[in-house]
Amino acid sequence: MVASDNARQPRKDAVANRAHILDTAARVFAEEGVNVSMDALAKHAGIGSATLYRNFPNKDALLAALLAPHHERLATRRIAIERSDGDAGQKLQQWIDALGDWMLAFEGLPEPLREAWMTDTSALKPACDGLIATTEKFLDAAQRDGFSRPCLSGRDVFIGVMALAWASEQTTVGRTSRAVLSDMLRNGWAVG
Amino acid sequence: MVASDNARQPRKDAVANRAHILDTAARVFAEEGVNVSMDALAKHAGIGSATLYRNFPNKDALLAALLAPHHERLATRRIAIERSDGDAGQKLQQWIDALGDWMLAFEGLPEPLREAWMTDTSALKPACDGLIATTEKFLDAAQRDGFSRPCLSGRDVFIGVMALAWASEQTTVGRTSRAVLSDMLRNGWAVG
Amino acid sequence: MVASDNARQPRKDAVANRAHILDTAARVFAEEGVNVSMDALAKHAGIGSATLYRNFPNKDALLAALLAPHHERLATRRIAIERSDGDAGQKLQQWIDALGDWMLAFEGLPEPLREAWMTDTSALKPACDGLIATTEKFLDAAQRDGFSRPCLSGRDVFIGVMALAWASEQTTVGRTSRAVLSDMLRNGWAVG
Amino acid sequence: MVASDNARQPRKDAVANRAHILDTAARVFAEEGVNVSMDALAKHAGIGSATLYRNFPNKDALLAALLAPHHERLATRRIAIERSDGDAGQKLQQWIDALGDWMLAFEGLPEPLREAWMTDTSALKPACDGLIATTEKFLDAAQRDGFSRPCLSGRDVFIGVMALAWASEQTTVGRTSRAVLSDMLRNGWAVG
DNA sequence: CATGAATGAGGGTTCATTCAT
DNA sequence: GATGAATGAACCCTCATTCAT
Repeated sequence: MVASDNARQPRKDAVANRAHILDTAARVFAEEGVNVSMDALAKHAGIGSATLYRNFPNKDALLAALLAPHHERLATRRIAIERSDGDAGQKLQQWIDALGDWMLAFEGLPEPLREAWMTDTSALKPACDGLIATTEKFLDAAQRDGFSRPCLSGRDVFIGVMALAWASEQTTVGRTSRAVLSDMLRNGWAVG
Repeated sequence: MVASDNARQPRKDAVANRAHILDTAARVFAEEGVNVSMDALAKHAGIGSATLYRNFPNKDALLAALLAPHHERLATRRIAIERSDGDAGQKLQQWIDALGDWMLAFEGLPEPLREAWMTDTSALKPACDGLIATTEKFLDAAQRDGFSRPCLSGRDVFIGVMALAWASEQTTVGRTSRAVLSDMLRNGWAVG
Repeated sequence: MVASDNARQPRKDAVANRAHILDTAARVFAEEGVNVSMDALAKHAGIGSATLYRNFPNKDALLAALLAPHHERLATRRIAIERSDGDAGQKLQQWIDALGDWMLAFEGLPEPLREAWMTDTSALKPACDGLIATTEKFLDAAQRDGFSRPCLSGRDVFIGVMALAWASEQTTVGRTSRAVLSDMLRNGWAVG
Repeated sequence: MVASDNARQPRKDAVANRAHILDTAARVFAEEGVNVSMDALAKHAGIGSATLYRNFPNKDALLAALLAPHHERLATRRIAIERSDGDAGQKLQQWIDALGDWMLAFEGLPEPLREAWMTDTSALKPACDGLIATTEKFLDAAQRDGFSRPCLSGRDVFIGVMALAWASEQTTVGRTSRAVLSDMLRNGWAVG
């Protein structure tokens, strides 16, 4: 069942199997959103549920592992942003866009993120904390240079991005695109 | 079991029964949030679950009916806002606050609202549409008078308020309060 | 599947179904002991697990219901003992025997009884408490008349009977019969 | 991972590994009782579960091995008792106390002991048999000297001690202490 | 000889919904 | 119209044991 390279069932290598789980989860999550049961996921992967739980003790841990490559991409973007020519305000905006992309990696991701951010014990917490810290950095610079309002914290902005991501999910039907929401997050609805 | 207004058991009075269900649901939702099973709700109301389903084919329908009184209150506030002395910008802000209060009537309400707004078949849809229309009205006025940015639609603002409500749920732990988020929605993170 | 009198599946009557569950459980417990899963029990009864849980929220509740008829028998024996001619010591002994029979109604019963007696929230607790009280009554009389050592409480004796029942389970192989253990509980191993 | 006596990792030394397993199991069982999964145990010991199974085909075998040092202590106590000045009745009582201590070495031990004593194939059986034999010896002497009732066998007393140990587990809540139960085992509930 | 990944059935429990009465 | 019992799949998670490496 395990779709390793050699098309055999034996474990071949734990690494391969773990990769197989991650591949499957990435695909299923991408197709159906993160609201898939661990059991269903195991079935999709052709493995027993216990095997899934051995590799990832709960769904947050699985999500955290799944987000790792996205994290790397995010880190890359962060460096690119830092090295870019724009001012601190533009950089913050770019970072916010990158953050939003990360949060929309899978449908339904904002919800567990919100829970993780409150729960303190979730496997997603470290990722959130790190991203909040980075947001804080960009925000500080923007505030220092007068591009951002000083009353906000990185945490506030992070939450704002999360809410935006939550709202812009499955907006295929609607005319309200993510870009509009992003603009509203940046400039508000009020004039000047 | 059924406790009508007269504190008796007027079975066979469908109207009273419906009202009783609404009373109960309002209380239970207020106490425990909207994530209560229909069975539990029926038990709370002292009726059979099928009776509940007869009156309200699903939870969205129940929620929609439940929100009716809140709608009335909202209508009252709307009139008060319209009659108040403030400019169109202040009025829009007040309406947004009122809208946010409405969405936070029950814990967990933003989620079904979002789904309803996307599904097109939900019983909550009409309510949302009406509120979006009202928001549009306030927004139009504000835009006409130069208090609001012209690129936004009432729908965008509605979604923004919804996202804000979602994010400010259960934020007892965090320092990011609803006020901060509301301010961010109004003014954005960027400096004018 | 529901083996009601009319051999039809519909619920016929909840009472009948409940009785069917109790019948099945009594049979299965008698055959395999109380260490049967609720799921297995439901399967044996030909019903969904949720139906089982609707009738009995947990295994202790089911056990408590199953023990009800045994309780009645026990009550009958108690009255018979009270009306009998023997002295208070003989009566206590007879009560202890009756108690032991009750505890051996199903294999594995002593274990949940012990847990219930400690847990305070089990559905079996009331039964235990009642029986302890009765034991206390018999014991008091026996102590008053000099047939029982005054340092013991009804609770102590109850626990002794429970331990005895636990030990005498499945003693088909061994030569140590319940009678010997009962004798040891009564007279101890030491001489006078 | 494997910490031998020399605090190194002498893999390939099966003897050391076995000792390490026993050390770990003794500690874990003492802390959490015998109801710990073999997997958890292997993890605690820093070894693979299969290694654990290789050394001890099942938990009873592990328990049997674990009880060996306790056996030695018990043997020491036995000799001390035999050499002491008391009469045969006092000696039997002391032996019973020692036996009870042994059975309470780990929380939850009485249960597997009972099963072992019935199963005939358990790894714990030999230990039980040996202890029964010793009990028989003490009992014989006590019976010869008129300190113990002649109708009992060593096996009966052993079972009584086991039942007592089972009942006195987790009796932190209750007022019925092990001492009371021990007294009841010795003297019964009836007056001489 | 040691490994630890894989198993897959089983644990208790909940839920939205339907159906016979 | 009202009932509430029945459903059965779904949820997350654990365990003793085996097997390929």
